[in-house]
Amino acid sequence: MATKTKITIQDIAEKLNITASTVSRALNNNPRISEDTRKAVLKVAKQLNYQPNNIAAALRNGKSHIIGVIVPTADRKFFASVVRGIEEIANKLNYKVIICQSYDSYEKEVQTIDALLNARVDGIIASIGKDTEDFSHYKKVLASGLPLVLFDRTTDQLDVSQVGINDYLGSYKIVEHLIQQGCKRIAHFTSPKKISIFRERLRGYTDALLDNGIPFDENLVISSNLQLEGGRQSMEKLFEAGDLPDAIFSASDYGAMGAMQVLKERGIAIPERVALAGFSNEPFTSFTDPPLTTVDQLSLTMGNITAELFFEQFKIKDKKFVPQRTVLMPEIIIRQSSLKKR
Amino acid sequence: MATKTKITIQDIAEKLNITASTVSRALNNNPRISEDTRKAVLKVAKQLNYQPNNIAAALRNGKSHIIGVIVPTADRKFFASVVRGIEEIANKLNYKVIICQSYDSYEKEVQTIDALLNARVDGIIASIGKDTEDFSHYKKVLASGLPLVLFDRTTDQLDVSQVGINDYLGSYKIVEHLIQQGCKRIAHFTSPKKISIFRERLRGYTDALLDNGIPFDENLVISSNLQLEGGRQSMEKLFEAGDLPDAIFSASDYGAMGAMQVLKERGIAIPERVALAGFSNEPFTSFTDPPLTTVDQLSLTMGNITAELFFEQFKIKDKKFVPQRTVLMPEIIIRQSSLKKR
DNA sequence: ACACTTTGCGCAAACGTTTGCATAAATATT
DNA sequence: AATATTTATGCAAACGTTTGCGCAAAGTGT
Repeated sequence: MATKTKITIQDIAEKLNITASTVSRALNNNPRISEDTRKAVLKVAKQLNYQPNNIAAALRNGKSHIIGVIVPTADRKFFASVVRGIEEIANKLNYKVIICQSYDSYEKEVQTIDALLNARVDGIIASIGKDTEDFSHYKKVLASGLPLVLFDRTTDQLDVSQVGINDYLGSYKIVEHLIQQGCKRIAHFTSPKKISIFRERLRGYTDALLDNGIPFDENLVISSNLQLEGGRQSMEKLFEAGDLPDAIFSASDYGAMGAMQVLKERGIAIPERVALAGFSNEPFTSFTDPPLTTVDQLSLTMGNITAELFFEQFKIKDKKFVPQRTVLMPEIIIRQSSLKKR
Repeated sequence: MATKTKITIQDIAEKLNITASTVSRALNNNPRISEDTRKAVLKVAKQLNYQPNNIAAALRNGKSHIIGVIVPTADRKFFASVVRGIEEIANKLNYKVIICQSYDSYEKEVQTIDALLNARVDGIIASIGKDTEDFSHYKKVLASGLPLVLFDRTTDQLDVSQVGINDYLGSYKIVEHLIQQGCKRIAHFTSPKKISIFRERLRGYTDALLDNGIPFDENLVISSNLQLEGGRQSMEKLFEAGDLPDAIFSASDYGAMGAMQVLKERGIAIPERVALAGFSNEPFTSFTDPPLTTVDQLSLTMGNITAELFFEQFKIKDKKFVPQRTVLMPEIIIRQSSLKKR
């Protein structure tokens, strides 16, 4: 027999001839309640199969114990892992997570923020959409006094805590690795998007070259959408230009994969003739042939840290909180696609 | 100047010298409100930057406009895509989604259900954990009168709507395909887990063989955890047994990948000497060399349909709802790993 | 001009908790 | 024994909406 009508603390109270206040306090372990009544309340609660109504509590307390997480898309491994990292921490602290996807659309991002605000989340964790250039919707969050933490896709225009990885150094280290392998003409696949991560990767590439006495050649920097097809096209362009480079560093694994396909189709040996490296450590990179050298972004860790930063800010509440920026050091994963020397 | 104190419909009402009821009705497009006041209310609402308090509304209405989704893990592409499919539909109908992960733990699954119940979600969509054998927590959901829909990992023990794919036929068709390619001794990698999807795939494999006059040989069925390492070990076992089969159908892509690695290390030609097929259409399968033949599970579609089923049930409300079972027909994706004939 | 319907809005209760204040009983202090 | 303190509980308001009911004003039909 299921309880047809939802049972409340009132029901418990009546059964015990006490008031709802006492029941509430008993359930919340308020010290001003005697052990006896607490026991009794707990017993009846179990017996009636009482389910607390968090909504009522949330209304009363002004806290929903829910935090909103905005990601461009949830079905990319990187974001899925970050979300998982966030959830690990949040659940431990008894918070639930609402995941929203912006699909990299500015419109959707704005709507989502409004929706989360209306849902009265206790704070927001977000990765900014690719096309977002105006940040007033995020400022609205801050204005409501809610904690906001950004990860991965960060910005200088918002004075909030952020955690990202050092794209510059990841890029720098991987190019340096290619140079150590004896590569002299290293091409770079990048994106025309003005998003900072690609600019940083380009900068790392450039600096690594210069620091090692290799001249920068703008003809070796190819722009595309960095998807598989973009990588293929970029590779074709390099062939058309003649004088094949001896290494390619793509700012995305998909781009590198496109290059690998074209190279293999043309019978070019990887890594002997052309070494290859990508960025992101997508799950597929360990399964390609040869396995692809790449940069791991520590997604799970990023999620953990982001959440920790969030809750830290959470605790401090009223006192003026000083936003913190955490920059993770990416790990380069060296696999056979770049190992010219054994 | 951000509005320091949250503004409510009361504030709007005062400013216009009307009551909160009128404001509420105006905002909800109640026809009993004149166009003039509606306009005025909307204007002031915008001007004051009013954010509706969904929690208050949820308390009053008994509807939170949030639905809970439970998946074993959010960072596997398949589940991430299903969730995305669910969200597409849900958001369209103005519902938000809370994603919870059970990590395939029974304990966690039970806790999660309780948490969602307390959060007063309007319904639950779930994929059952691997180890779950008792379903009383799900029955609790039904007892509270909340809609419940299951996907992928389904069960006969609950009388609810479910949507899955026809693992049997996916398996059957892919084995048939291998046979058409001329394979006569086809090995199968499976899991010892008692979870029905693997049983079904094994059944499809067996039936396809028998229907095509190929005797079933239990020595060709190898059990493992179906991860990469499991696939490698299973492959090694086949080598040890001598008399290599001419095809391998793994119930998971990772298992197939493990086999591919070992085969390549031993210089066995794929697909000429041994054809290979997996299951799930993991993202990496198109990037292996050779690309892996596999079965696509239509994850996005599954999410869409699950959500539609959910909301259908939602609408009907009180009338007795008859649970529906939808079985999607998986698509076999034929790639080079199984193409012996050109 | 009368009765009747429609239109537009206000009143007040309700949703289920939590909590400051009050109070009675029990205990401690002098 | 009288007063002060502690302990355990009750009272009632509050959180911000929504909505049934009621009522006056405006509109309709005869």
